[in-house]
Amino acid sequence: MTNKSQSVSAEDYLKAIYRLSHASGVHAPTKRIAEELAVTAPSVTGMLKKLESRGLVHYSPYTGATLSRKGHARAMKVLRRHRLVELFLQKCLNMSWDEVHDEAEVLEHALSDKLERRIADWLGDPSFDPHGAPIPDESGRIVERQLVALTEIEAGCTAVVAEVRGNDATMLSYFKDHGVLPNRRITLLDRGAYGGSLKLRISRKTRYVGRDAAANVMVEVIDES
Amino acid sequence: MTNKSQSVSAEDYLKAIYRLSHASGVHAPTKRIAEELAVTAPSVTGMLKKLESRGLVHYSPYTGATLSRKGHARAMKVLRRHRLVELFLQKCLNMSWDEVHDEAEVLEHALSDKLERRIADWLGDPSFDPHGAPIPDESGRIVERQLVALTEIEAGCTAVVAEVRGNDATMLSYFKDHGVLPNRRITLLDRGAYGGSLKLRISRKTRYVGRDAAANVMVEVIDES
DNA sequence: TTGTAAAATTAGGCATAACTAATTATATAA
DNA sequence: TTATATAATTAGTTATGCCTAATTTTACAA
Repeated sequence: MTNKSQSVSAEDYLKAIYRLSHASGVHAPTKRIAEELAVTAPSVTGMLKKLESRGLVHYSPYTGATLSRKGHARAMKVLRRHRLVELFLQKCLNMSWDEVHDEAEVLEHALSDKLERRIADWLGDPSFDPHGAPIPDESGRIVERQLVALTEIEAGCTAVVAEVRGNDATMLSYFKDHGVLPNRRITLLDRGAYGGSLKLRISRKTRYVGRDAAANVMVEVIDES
Repeated sequence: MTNKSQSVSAEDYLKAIYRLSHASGVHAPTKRIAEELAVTAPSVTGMLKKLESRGLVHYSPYTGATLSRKGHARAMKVLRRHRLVELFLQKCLNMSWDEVHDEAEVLEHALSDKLERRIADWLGDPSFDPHGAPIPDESGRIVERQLVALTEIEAGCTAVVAEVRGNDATMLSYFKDHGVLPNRRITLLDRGAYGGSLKLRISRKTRYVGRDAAANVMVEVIDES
């Protein structure tokens, strides 16, 4: 009985606040939360007050919200389920990496603790999902890495793709077709080709990737030459 | 876009009405639906009117409801998902037959068409779930069988367990321990042992099963001797 | 410093799906 | 046939979680 069950909505808010405040360390603003969840700003204000009263967030009017310890734990639990499900759907049921996100978005709210455990066992307690995102462990701890966006590295650098962010199936499908996948080695040949595309070398092939898309590709530089 | 998505509640009502009206062929009464779903009678009246207005049930005040063609199709879809999930959890993730029902009760509402298909493929398009209940096919057709409850057969009869009904985990666990499982052969030795128990022979062992529990065991008689 | 635009909030509603209390219908027994 | 118990309904309330419209706060630029 350790878990009071949260509503689907509340879990989605916690995830959104995590995404928005984690990297920056600052409060997630109402408007950004509204955009993430495709709801209006007043809906967010209302929910933040509710979450505050349940001890899940720290809320300052006109500033935004951050997760409380309890809210963070809850967000990690949902994130863990999401990413375990993504990997499971790919490994067990042969779904492709551009399909798994939407399924996981629903299933993350429907898993019991027991089922979560069985899936983690089946997968061998993995640390990363199909997009290279780290999977929180059972106590909510997550691997922190120093990653840079592909758009931020210098021409001539060679890097390894660590994580591909963003949930747009079309974009993910495009990346898959172009070999932009976690653990692939990439050399950035030219940062400004065609006024807005990056020219890359992946698996002995030359590829062009738009700047907007490339901003979602997080890499670890292995050779500055 | 063929499926307007139904609420979890609506799907649960359709399932309950199916359970209550299918065998008997008559209307499912308000009170029985309320019991099945653990809600009050006024809640049922209200929901039946809503389902009627969406064309999912035929509702006669003071009589009850039956499923419309559309409601029946929807109920079969949910039932198919429920039973596929039960079997999948057992076969793929090693959950025992007394654990799978509660999980499926939630997941049946969270599966996409695509995921349903993948699971069915993984399982090889099965016809029965772990409890021996038939799984509707994609067009909603279901295998109809002539089954009798274990409590209805004569002493001396030998029968094969076809289906174990009821969702109580304790009862299912009990049946598992006593070998009362689909496809097992049973001989009914005595209908009135201990004033209320059935004396059975299963796998060369003698077992006693209470009348209430035995009413959930549906069999096909293979030998009247 | 003040005006304006953006962001956030309050106020007031709506739909869903539950509830209780009160009333009405139906079926059964005297 | 009538009294009564059971079942079902209506009426009115509640909690979620969303919405729009109006107002207030904040931040930035002239």
